[in-house]
Amino acid sequence: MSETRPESRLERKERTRRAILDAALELCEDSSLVALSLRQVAGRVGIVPTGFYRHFESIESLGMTLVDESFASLRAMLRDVRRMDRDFSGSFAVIVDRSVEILVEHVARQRAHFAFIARERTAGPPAVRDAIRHEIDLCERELATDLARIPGTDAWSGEDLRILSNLIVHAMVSTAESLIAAAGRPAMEEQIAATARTQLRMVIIGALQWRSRAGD
Amino acid sequence: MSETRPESRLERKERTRRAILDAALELCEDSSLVALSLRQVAGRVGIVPTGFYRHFESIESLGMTLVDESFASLRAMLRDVRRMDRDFSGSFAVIVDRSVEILVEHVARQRAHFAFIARERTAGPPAVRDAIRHEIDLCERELATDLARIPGTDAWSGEDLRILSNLIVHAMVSTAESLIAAAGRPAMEEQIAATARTQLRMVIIGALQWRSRAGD
DNA sequence: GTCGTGGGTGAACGTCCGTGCACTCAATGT
DNA sequence: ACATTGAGTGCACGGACGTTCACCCACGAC
Repeated sequence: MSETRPESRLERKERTRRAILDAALELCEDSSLVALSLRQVAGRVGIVPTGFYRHFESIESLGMTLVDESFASLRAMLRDVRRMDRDFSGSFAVIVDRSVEILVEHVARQRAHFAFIARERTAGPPAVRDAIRHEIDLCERELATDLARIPGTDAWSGEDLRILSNLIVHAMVSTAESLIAAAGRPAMEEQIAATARTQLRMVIIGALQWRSRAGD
Repeated sequence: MSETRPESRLERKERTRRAILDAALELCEDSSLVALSLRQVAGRVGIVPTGFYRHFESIESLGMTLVDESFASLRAMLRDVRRMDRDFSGSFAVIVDRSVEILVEHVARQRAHFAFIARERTAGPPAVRDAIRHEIDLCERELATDLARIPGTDAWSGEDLRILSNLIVHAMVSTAESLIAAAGRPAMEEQIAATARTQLRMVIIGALQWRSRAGD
């Protein structure tokens, strides 16, 4: 027989809280936070509607928590990319291939979180939208400092770096969206990954040529 | 005094229909179609809720109409770009500058339509999402055939063209989103436009170098 | 001049919504 | 052993929702 530990009060509360967050993430998958009701979430979790208030003061504040959690996933991914970056520090081609591979992996494993970001970025409550926009901004800045560190990029100005990071981040956001839409069909996923690899290479080659021929 | 024409029955109906479409476009601006209620729309227009059904059978079918209208705007823009393209057929730099200028203009003039596409693309009802995705797909294909026509691009394979078009279209979608977020502050708009110009140039330079150094 | 069509009305329905409030009762701190 | 706390309950409310139906009555065809 399974030896069931008594489970403390705090543990119990945390378990319900998690259940609420998971239920919300799942329920708004085919609409949006702004169309999600407290009663739906409570119903899915198996508590009475008013019980919701023991954990969050509104759907919107729940949304803010989901933003935090989703970007925690995303930052974990970026950490992986950066680590690989340091270890291999090989040619651009290798960096690109591994980076895209890591993106595909993480999107597959954290589909719900990435979908949440992609969706609420444009459709969430204003506070949620702003929070996501700000986080993506931070990602761009981090990428810019990473790019500045790799050799052979001395010619880029700070402004060039910002512009390049913006382009790359948005291309990766688009790639993530496509991967989510592909919904696990492996052939389509590989096609999207291949597209992303080529795009990244094109962009990097273009950026490297950029300074040496700024005019036409 | 203003000579008020009697206004025929059909005209009257069309006027109400327009009012409904405009009201819906405006009302869902800070949420999404999926959070828009028939009663809100009717209230804003100044008709009774049931009157809505004389014009649309549901909010979703209204949404499909808005998709059509929004892409009519967008196609008008693409026509402008293409026309300029033929007339000038100058250097890439000129084409890029004019293209971005046209984008900025159209987003400013049709803010609501572009915002609608950007938002409902990821957050709308499934049917609306699919319709938008399909239309953007068509835009990519059109851009690919346009790119194939300009001289100096013979080295690109069909696949390269598809990948490049995808990259450019998504970069322009991101630019449009930023322009919308800038909400009419001219300094910020100019900054975004400058970023978009540089990104387009980088991408094109990269793509032109692409075939001649396919490896690392 | 008569009459049918159809855009718009107004009341009513059942359902879901967020929220307030008084309650229970097991885990906890003393 | 006892008192406290707080996660979860149950009920009730007022309001917004989509949709139904029977009803107007001006326009336009005849």
